[in-house]
Amino acid sequence: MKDRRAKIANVALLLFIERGYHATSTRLIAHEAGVSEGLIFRHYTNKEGLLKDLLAEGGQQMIFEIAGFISEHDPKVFISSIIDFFFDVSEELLGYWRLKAQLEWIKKVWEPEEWEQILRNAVERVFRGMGYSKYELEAGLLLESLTGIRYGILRGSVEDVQELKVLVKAKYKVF
Amino acid sequence: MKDRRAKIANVALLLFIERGYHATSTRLIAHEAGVSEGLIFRHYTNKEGLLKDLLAEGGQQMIFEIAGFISEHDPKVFISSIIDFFFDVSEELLGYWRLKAQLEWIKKVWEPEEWEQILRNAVERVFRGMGYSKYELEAGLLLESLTGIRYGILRGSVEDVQELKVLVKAKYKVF
DNA sequence: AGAATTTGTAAGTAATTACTCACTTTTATA
DNA sequence: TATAAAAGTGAGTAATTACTTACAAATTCT
Repeated sequence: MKDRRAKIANVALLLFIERGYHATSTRLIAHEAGVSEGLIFRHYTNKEGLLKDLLAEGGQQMIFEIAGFISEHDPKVFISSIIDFFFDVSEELLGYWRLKAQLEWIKKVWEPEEWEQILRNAVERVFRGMGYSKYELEAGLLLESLTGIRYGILRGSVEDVQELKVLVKAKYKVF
Repeated sequence: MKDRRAKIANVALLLFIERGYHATSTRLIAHEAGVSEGLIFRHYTNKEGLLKDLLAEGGQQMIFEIAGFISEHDPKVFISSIIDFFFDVSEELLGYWRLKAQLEWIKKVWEPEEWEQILRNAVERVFRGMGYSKYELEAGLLLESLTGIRYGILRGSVEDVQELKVLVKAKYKVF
């Protein structure tokens, strides 16, 4: 591999997921990436900087994916899209989701991402537009449920992902 | 406090949640608990033993709570109970849930708990009894959704927990 | 009360940690 | 091609890590 910086990032992501961020030493990352430990600190200010970089990259990709349907005005299309968004976790974002899931629960490390609030606002807007009196509640239910399902997919506890997606879409009468 | 072992366990749980298991040193635990570091290793074989003990204690409590409705034969009562189980997170189990949520994503540390499989089997049985053709899928949907909602509650992103519970029960036509 | 066991401590230890620095090699630029 | 900048290295370092051990105090048992 030519781009050692990218190599470091890829390896670090895999190791963070497998062993946990704090349990992964820069020494191990360097060894697994086949570079010297010092090189990590050439490219990133420190270990936390490397972590933040990984999260930021995933977050950017996230915003890009959300942008594709956030302005959708047809409620049925919007809801169908957001269900797709949670179910069809792209291969390259799997790592990001797993890392995020792991860090979300450590208060000292995690700060909520902005795209999550953007998403929530959009869902509330759509449900309100559909005439739901308790649109905030309905939005919350959809988002927390979909989050749970995505966790299940990442964890491997959902056997047939596509079949479950069809079921969820049917419940919301969208396709 | 008299019981120093319990004091160590309580403090360790809080610190693991706040800072993450690997980022919490035994030195800090001892300091915060007001005991010597050596005492931790009198009561627990090692740091991992302390962690396992915390998880085991929570797991036992879990099984106890589940036992209260697992044999319920009335589907409506069963579903209502399991919804309560996920929504009404008891104060003393909050820590366990948060610790579990954090560790679940680190492959090297976590091994699935048996009570989760027991719960899944029970839900599938009930849905089958209700005549659902795709009872596995329905069971999966309910469990992943409820898990997501419980995560939301722990994370503080569910504003009105009781109101949401009412909504979910209404969707399943149970009360 | 006296012996035995448990509970507790303080001062270690070897290993590992994130990170630095003086230096060499590669790449880009003029 | 000569020069500057960037990429890469390897041997450090001080601090922190989980854990041990020799010993003292408290508790339980007979």
